[in-house]
Amino acid sequence: MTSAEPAAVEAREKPSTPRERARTQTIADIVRLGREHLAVHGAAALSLRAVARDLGVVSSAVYRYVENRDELLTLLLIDAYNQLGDDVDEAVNAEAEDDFAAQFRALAQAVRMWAIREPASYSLLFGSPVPGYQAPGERTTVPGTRVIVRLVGIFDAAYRAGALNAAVSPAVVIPDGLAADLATIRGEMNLAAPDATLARGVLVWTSVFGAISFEVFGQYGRDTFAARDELFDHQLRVLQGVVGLQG
Amino acid sequence: MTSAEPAAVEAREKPSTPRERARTQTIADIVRLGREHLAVHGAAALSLRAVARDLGVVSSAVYRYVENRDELLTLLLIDAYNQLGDDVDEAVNAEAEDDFAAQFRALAQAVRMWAIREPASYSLLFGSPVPGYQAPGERTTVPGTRVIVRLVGIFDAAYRAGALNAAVSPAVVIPDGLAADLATIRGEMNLAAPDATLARGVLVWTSVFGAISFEVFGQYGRDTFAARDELFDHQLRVLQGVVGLQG
DNA sequence: CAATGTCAAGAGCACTGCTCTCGTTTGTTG
DNA sequence: CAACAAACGAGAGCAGTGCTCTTGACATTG
Repeated sequence: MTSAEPAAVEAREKPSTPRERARTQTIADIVRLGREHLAVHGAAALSLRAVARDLGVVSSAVYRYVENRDELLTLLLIDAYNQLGDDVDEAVNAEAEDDFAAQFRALAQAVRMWAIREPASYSLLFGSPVPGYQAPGERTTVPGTRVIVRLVGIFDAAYRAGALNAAVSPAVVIPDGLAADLATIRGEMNLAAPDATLARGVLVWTSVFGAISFEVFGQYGRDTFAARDELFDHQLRVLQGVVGLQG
Repeated sequence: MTSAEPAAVEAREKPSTPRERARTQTIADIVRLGREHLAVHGAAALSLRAVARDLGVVSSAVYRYVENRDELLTLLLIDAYNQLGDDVDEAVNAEAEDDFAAQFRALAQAVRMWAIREPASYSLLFGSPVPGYQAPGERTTVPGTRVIVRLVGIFDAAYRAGALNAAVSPAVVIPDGLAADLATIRGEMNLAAPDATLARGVLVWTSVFGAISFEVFGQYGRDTFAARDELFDHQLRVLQGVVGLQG
């Protein structure tokens, strides 16, 4: 947040006037209250007026600090992305540096734990888009890609370390168009892994979020699966086999 | 509402009075307009008043036909589930009866095509839950499980026909709790496939929807993947390998 | 001390879901 | 056929929403 980036909570190095400090504090309060409302009522029901009430202020006063409802949504979006990213980083860093399978599982488990803890935030980030709201890419892309960047990093490091089983079950041809996309990604992210690994990495990525979304969004029946921890762990173990991660 | 059951579009065998026919037609119109509004503005922005305007009627009149907004949402939910189910059935039935891999891919492609064509409906069914709205299970469960029932049917038929490669890559242990859940499912759905197959089937199920959701919800960057058809087809081919479907 | 800028408050507009009442239309029945 | 009850559309109204604009109070700064 302190960096030069046009961050949500703005520049912290300039608490020059007490007025500015008060303003920064008020914005932080609004985000905090917004997060609480989000958790209780969901994104679509996020109400500026309600936040204002909780803040003990009339509704119009909030507009001094937050341009409009979408702006608050953006602040909450960035906030949530960073919470998730922090959780993931912490979980992955706790694993042995050369145990890539464990790192993968730690990442996925961290995402799932966070999603279960903060279902409304998870919905905001990975659920159906809020109608009429378009996230400003220039502010959300960086925090929004932390998890996938980290995941790809694990896979690529595993590949470089020779920890990936190249002969993953049935070889599937990669068509030209997809290969071109993967080549672009490889260039942009400075990766070493071959097409087959990258493609399967994408599948694993979407599959992890698919499994979590099913759970958080209640797509499994109410009582179809009692042993959800075991189910998810099992899915991770199968998925790590899909990319050829052993362990 | 005249019939005993609170059915969505009520009994069609009783167009006794012209009044009832008019009523049925009006409800159908409301659902049709609702679907259009859904497609354009999204579920959370679905407005009974707007539907009333399009119907050329004052807002309160709509309440003669639809109990409230949630009721309309339920009607749209069931409608969408059945549209999707019909599409899927048609696509799967077009494949050779013994080509289970093709049936699986046809099912998944049908879901994806429908999702891309009707992103708002897809969001309603598989996206973040609409805040404050709880689908009435007794009315939505049957249409809502058509796709998964069909998918499981394909996998189980393949197993019974000996078309499943039992030695799927690395064997993963199934813990007791998960095995119990799977046993229940096997009993309820009268399946033959063993735990490993069922568990992997669940993973494939969530993975397919995960991939589609990523695409529909815009989780891939704007231009990360140009060859999305190829990407999805590739994912399906890898996934069919995960359950041991050859072809 | 005075000018400047920031702030909260309140009124107001257009929209939402939903309820209630009031006449009118419509179909059924005595 | 006439009377009656059910169904219906219209309209007013309540409480809520996002958002804008004006007004007056206050603090900071030159």
